[in-house]
Amino acid sequence: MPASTEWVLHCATSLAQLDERASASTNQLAEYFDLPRAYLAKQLKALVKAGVLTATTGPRGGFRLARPPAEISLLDIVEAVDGGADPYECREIRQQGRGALSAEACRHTCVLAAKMAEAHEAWRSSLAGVTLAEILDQIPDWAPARTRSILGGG
Amino acid sequence: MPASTEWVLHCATSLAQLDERASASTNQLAEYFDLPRAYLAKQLKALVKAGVLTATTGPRGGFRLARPPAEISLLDIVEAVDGGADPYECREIRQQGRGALSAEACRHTCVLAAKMAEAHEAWRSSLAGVTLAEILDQIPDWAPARTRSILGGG
DNA sequence: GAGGTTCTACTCGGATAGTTAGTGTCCGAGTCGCCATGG
DNA sequence: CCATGGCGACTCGGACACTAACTATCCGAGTAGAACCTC
Repeated sequence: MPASTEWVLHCATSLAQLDERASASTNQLAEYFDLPRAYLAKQLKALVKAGVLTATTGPRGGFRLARPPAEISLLDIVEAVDGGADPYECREIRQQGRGALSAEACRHTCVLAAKMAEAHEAWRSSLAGVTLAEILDQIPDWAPARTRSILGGG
Repeated sequence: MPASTEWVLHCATSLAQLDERASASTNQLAEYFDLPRAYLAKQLKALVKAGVLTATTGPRGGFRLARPPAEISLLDIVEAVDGGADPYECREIRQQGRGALSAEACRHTCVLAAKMAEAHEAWRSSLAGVTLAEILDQIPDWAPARTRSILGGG
């Protein structure tokens, strides 16, 4: 799993701590976490494309959440940058080589692939059950004010 | 996730269909699924190191299950080749940059990392609940005999 | 024909190149805010 | 003092190099079995 996943999770959490109308730019977020500016922008763009963030251009512009924190799950964020595809890709090797099965025998999906898909679904379900609002509930009370102060203040 | 994960899952399933004392070599398995021989051997070696398979050398040698199929879960196989580490690695970016938190504030683990770890644990739990014996129950009745025939017969 | 020995062929194991995805970087197009200017 | 036009700086967005992991491959050490020779 890419390291950028952690970046966007923290960035989204930080954006969730801002005021309703406020936004943070790539530069602000990159300096806040000491991350490569341009590459971070690439990831944030993916979040915009996925509908998790909205981007405003020009001075005082930047990114903000597209929906209330209660309506954004960790799964939305992770899959926005990771693609949302099951990491286990069934390449149907059961149809290759000396032991190749007939097309008839492969009408139902591979049992192993099904079990792997179930596990992936369990993972997705776990992340889908956690929203940014719940994350905000679990951070210290003084954190939001501090985040706003440091992100906003040059 | 590496493509070799699918290889070892299918190989382990095939080995589970053999007789108690029988074994299959890298060559046999590679030809059975039309896979690169040497690279497959690398993965099988990892399974041996993890204690899932046992290897016997010399003619008529090869690999066999180290335990009964009922005692080998898909998780055992996957983690043997994948390393078993959580794909999400918390690099503690909250302690970097302008917004770096004090060491005091980071005494408890990052909430985001905890949630990601929970999801990973859900994934592991799902795979740990599926054994090779259950997989064998779900494949057609004629499959084991066919596998033995093709794997054994040159 | 039986036993011992040699020999071969087959097995796994570690060290070595090639390829793709992830990582990092740069520059360009567009837009909002600020400042100077004129009324 | 207020409205307006221009300017500048900051923003996001896409196109171009670099690194690490996965993929693929080769060759060597060791061993079980078979064949052969001897008795």
